[in-house]
Amino acid sequence: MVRQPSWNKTCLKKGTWSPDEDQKLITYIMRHGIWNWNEMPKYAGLARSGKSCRLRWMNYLRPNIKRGNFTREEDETIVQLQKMLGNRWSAIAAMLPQRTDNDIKNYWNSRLKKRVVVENNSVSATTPATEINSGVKSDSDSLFLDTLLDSLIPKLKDFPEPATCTFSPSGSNHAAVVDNTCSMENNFVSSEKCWEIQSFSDNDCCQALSPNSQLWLYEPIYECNSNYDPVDDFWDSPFI
DNA sequence: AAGCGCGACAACCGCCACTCA
DNA sequence: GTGAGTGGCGGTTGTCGCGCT
Repeated sequence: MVRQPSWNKTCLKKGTWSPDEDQKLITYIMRHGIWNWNEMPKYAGLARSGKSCRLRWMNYLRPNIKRGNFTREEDETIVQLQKMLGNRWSAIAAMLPQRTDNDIKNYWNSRLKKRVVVENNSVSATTPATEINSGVKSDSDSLFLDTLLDSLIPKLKDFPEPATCTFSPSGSNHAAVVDNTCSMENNFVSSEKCWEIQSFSDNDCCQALSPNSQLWLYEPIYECNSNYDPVDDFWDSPFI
């Protein structure tokens, strides 16, 4: 059996995302979660490819993303990790909470790479070439990596007790925002105090991720009811 | 004011691995 | 086992703003 091809690719929009498109994507994901990137744009009212939507969400729209203004410490971390891992930007991004691989890659290509080249040139005047970028991790590199990894392993105390929903999502399994102190829009605009999308189980209870939870940064946890029909929900949506 | 070059950043493309029918 | 769909990754290109001439 062959799967049906998704969404007509001939009329897909390209180029810079407009604020309206951003809002549509945010609103849709806030309501329904991420269930299928290729199908999602159709129901979200976006003439974009799934890939484009995924990229936009992952790199710019999802909560808790820090952009620009790299600190000196982050600079050093990126340089060290690039030296050890090479251009494995996703791996490097995993070591830098709130930073995306695309952001790090751009930052490296536009700034850090030049700086490193200059520094290497100045070092190479006094250091044998074989000791530069030899690909062999030094003890200090290993220690650096160990320390970094240790700092990234979440400690139990860092997570508050899971929250429990006190309201009913009207019998639906839709993702929703639990933090009643801010609107959906605010939840994204002020990412610092953001509570994440919740997934509702059958008994209308839910588990919440901590606002500090790194889990959210990599893969939000959604439940998708197999009976859920996005088409029905699309037409019922008050946001569209 | 217009044209040009450059840097920074956003977005796309192609490939690969994995999953599913 | 096979082929199509999907998601993720890294390289590359496109776009925009700014400074210089």
